[in-house]
Amino acid sequence: MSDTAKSSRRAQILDAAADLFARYGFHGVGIDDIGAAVGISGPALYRHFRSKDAMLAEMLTGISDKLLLGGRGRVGTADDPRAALDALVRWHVEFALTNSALITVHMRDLDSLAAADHRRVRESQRSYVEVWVDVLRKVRTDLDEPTARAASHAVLGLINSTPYSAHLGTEAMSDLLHSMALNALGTGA
Amino acid sequence: MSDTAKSSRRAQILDAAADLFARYGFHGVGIDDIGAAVGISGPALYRHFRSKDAMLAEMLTGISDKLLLGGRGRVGTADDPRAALDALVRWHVEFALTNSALITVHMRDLDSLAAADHRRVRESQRSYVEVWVDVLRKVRTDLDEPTARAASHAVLGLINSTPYSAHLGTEAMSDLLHSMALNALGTGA
DNA sequence: CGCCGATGTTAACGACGACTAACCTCGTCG
DNA sequence: CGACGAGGTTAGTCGTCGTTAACATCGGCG
Repeated sequence: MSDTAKSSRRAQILDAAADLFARYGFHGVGIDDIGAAVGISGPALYRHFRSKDAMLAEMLTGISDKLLLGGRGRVGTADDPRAALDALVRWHVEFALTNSALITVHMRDLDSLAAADHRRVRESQRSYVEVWVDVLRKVRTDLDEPTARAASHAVLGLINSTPYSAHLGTEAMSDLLHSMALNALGTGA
Repeated sequence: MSDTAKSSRRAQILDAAADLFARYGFHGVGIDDIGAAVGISGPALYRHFRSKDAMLAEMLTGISDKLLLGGRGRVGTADDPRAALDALVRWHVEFALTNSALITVHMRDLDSLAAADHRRVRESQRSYVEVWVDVLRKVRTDLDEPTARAASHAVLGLINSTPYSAHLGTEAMSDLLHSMALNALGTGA
């Protein structure tokens, strides 16, 4: 809680901003809207962030780093490639269901980032896909690298569709996406 | 060519705008940029469109209507449900590969539309998904409707991932997406 | 030949939105 | 107890951008 106690405001603001960005798009949300969402008004945000772009940058670098880290973690603690792939799918499904707003923002407004941050996020993202490609090719040794990469992208697209479809209940949705993803990858039951 | 001859400018502008919107987002593209992309400059566009929003509206209503129409057509001329689902997948894959810029814009900037157009596009889109749901439930009679809808969204997300992944060559990509989609739906080979 | 409508051009306008300035208010700490 | 810094407030400022105005060009048709 020490972190939360100290920087609760920042986190609270980022959460609210993420929701707004997801709903209306980065450019569709004003600084005043974000302020209003946390009960302060407009320019007060500049006590916490250097700029509106800085909010987006922190939001997206945060999410992509977390995704990469989690993915590597799941793969690292798996016994064999098949289990690793299963864990990876599970991880991403859980992540997408938990952070659908951030997923949306990530897909939609990444290009609004300044060059430097843009590169950082893309790099993180690229590495994450690489994790998928490596694991996938250990399970599906028949796939060449470009095909494995395209297949990985496709499965991530499948799982990331969550925000558009929503509601079956988290449990059912999670199971559905999990099995669809594995079937798509040709490693189903 | 008669259509092209008459309204070539409009079409040309919409094409260029679609590319720009896909790359930088609707709000990230200026009227001057669009003009420059077709060799005229800025306000000349108003000789062809009432407003910038009108371009987006025409672009998105066009694409969603075309998608719905094509989908219904493919389903209508299929012999049995299984063939219909196969045709639907083939249709959407072909469409996504051919119009990746429009797909991107559609997913990203739909919310920038004015209420009326927004509703029109959403309605078209909803009907299209309904086509998928109906066909899918005829093949997979074990699925209830909400599950079939979620599964349809997921597969559309899989196929629409094209713009992010790109290049295997159209042929290979098309085959890959086709088989992944069918496997995800549990109707694979 | 001369008009006119289609299509462009550049210059201005107006709104909106990110950001800054100047000022307030406390809780804390020397 | 007085000062100061963290965090807010409201009132500008300034740039950007969609849109409009006023003016050119020119191909076709009476």
